[in-house]
Amino acid sequence: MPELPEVEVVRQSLDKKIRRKTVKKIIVRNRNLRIKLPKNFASIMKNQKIIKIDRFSKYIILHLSGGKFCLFHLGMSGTIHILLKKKKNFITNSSFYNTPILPKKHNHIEIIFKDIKVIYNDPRRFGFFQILDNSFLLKKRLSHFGPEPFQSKFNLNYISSFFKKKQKNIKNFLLDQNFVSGIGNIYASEILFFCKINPIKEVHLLQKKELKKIIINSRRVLVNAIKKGGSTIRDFKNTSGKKGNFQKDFKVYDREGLRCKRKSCEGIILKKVITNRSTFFCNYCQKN
DNA sequence: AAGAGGCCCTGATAGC
DNA sequence: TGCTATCAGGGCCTCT
Repeated sequence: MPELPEVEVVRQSLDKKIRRKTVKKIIVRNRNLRIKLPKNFASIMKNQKIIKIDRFSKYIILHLSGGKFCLFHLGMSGTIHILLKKKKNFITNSSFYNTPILPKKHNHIEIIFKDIKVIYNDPRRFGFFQILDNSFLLKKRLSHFGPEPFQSKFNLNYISSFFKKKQKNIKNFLLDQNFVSGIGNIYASEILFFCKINPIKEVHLLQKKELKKIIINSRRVLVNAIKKGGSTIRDFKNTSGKKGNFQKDFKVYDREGLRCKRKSCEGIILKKVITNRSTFFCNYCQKN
């Protein structure tokens, strides 16, 4: 599920529901996540007030009242479910992104507040939760990441100097979090469609004009996706509730063999595997 | 140093 | 129906 827009939508939901609330209890069912959950995770979190909920790239950061930070990532298959307490029971709050019916399996962590529960579900366990003891360590943890597309640091100078002496194709770079943070496999294809750039084009061949397009369209695609509530694909079976809507706007992703959506374009969407990730593009308007 | 490839893990789906 | 193979929204590590 989660690229930057989906994570941002989760952040917004959490911000509405748990900011200024105090953790009453933590339930840990499985510590074997991508990074092993520290043994003292529950004791650190307990009685902490959530001061602020930030996001950087695909990471969410909970600012805790004691000065520590809880950073988490949803990996490929992680979802956050928000349950509200009604009388004695917690029930699903379907008005928030990705909180339809709670799956029965893989609910690894529960963060319980007085009247609300936040549940982290993740079948593949590529996600993780970490505690950072202070802002210095938090900063250090995120220091190797490139800027988000929205940041002014993501500009023409930055991109062209980054691309010097580089051999890889542009699709690979959009996925490279050291270059730019937050773009994943879906939005990389979508962004290149708007730029009319072939995903296998080597970055040293890109013209100034094209680099500008990459900046503009990275921002445009992500902003749009956030507005639409993110994308929901391959949703859990037998669930209902609020999903993202951006998947309806996909121009190329998962559209192999279909007609290009660009007006008066005769092209067909092709799928090509680039370093093990499916990549979609129009054979006509993204020829070069 | 940059780039390719493997690996972590479960579940859905396609093909036989 | 039931097997096996393939693929999936990410990112880290190792090897060359």
